Amino acid sequence: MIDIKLLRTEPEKVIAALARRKEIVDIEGLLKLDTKKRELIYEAEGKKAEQNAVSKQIPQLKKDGKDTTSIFEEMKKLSAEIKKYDDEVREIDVKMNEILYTIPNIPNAEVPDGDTDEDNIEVRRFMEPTKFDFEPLAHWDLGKSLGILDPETAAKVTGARFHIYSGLGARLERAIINFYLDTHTSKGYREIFPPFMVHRDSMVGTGQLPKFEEDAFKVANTDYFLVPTAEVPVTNMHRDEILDGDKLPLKYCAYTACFRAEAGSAGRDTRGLIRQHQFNKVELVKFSKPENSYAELDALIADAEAVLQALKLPYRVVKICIGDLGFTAAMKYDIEVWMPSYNRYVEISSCSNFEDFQARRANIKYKNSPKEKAQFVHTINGSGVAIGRTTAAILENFQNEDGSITVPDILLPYMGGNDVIR
RNA sequence: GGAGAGGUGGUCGAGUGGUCGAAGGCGCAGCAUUGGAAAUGCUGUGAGCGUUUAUUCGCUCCGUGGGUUCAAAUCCCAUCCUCUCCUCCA
Repeated sequence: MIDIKLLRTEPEKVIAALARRKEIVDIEGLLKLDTKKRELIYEAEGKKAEQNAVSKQIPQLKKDGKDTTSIFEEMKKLSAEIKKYDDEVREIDVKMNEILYTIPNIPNAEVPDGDTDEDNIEVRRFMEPTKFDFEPLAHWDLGKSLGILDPETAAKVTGARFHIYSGLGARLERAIINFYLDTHTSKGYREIFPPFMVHRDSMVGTGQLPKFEEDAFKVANTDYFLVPTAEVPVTNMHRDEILDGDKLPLKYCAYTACFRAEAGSAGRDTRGLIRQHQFNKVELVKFSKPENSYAELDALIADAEAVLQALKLPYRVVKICIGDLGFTAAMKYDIEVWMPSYNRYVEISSCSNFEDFQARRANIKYKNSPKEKAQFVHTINGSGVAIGRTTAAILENFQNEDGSITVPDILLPYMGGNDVIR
């Protein structure tokens, strides 16, 4: 949610920022509604003040045995007028929110220009793309021949874009989850195991709704949605709260399965683990003071990178350009892992600073001392990192000529003595 | 799923139609007291919006949403959540 005050005072700034996103919003119409609303509130408040003043005198008048009939008659009229004003204000509020909730975040000025993901800027690399002295296989072929990935049976049980992991495949997925959680908790992230369903307010709070309802799975006969990311339940833990400034930054990590309808992605990445309706992810979430949020973003990216470094997976970090920047982000970096089957880097983590965009929607504030005025926190989050894509990357980057997979050293304690999957 | 009780400020808790944003306790902050501290005393202590900037005045908020009334924390309806008992169950 953008700041309506910023819209009032510097509309041209907002328009220019949104223009970078190629978003055209009827700011003028919005401001007209805002002006009208404020006029109505001003009128209503005057009448309410009158109503309150008269009401205050009534007990005394009654005590004195005065006749209040004529006063009540007038007050009845006043009451009806107030109601009319309140109704109008409510109507305008609904209209304004319809617009406000669909306006994307103001991008940070540092976000580079560009139209698509091809215009993202590479910031750094870890290792070089894996070289093979044989023809490497894709993870879906490896998974099939090893008997550890089984999309066909998943399709039989559920449908397309689901996977069954079997045997050491399931074990590997679980090992990665545990390794990630252990690593992040050792760095001060508090581990959270949240619900995998959330209600509508939470989805609105973090920005998935109302604009992207077709991307979410709604649970029939309820108002619940399957979580598209742990960001939603974890960020909303503090909805409508004023946090203690001394306790910031709050750092959380959480494993959840993630559910995405993948609307508009039909036919893309149909093979393997890359684009599924359900996938596992460990998410990192921070609540920070505004002045520290970009340092916290950098630190969060470093924490996400650390697990890939420990696994010895080649990756690069890219700074996301304006055309590829998500709806809610002010600034975003992706971590992309080397995927031999794609012969390119593939996103495995997305790390964003939302500044106060989510905090405004979810009403999350902080103050340093009791006397201070509460102000919005900044929220930062990123995958730390996606599990399914990690599994895919391990299968592909650590494959041997005979089709076996060498398990990365760091995962051995989690693999029950299996150092090779064959 | 059935029966009942309840949701009030950071917290506990009073308040069943009017002068209630709301007693009191705890907590917290400031001041006094002290060599320092404890204890004690005094004062203060929610959020948002508008206005003013003299820390002014006004409005809204007692789970949420509607209603009744001149007037609602208080009455009515719906809804969510919590607790107790029963039923069912991993």
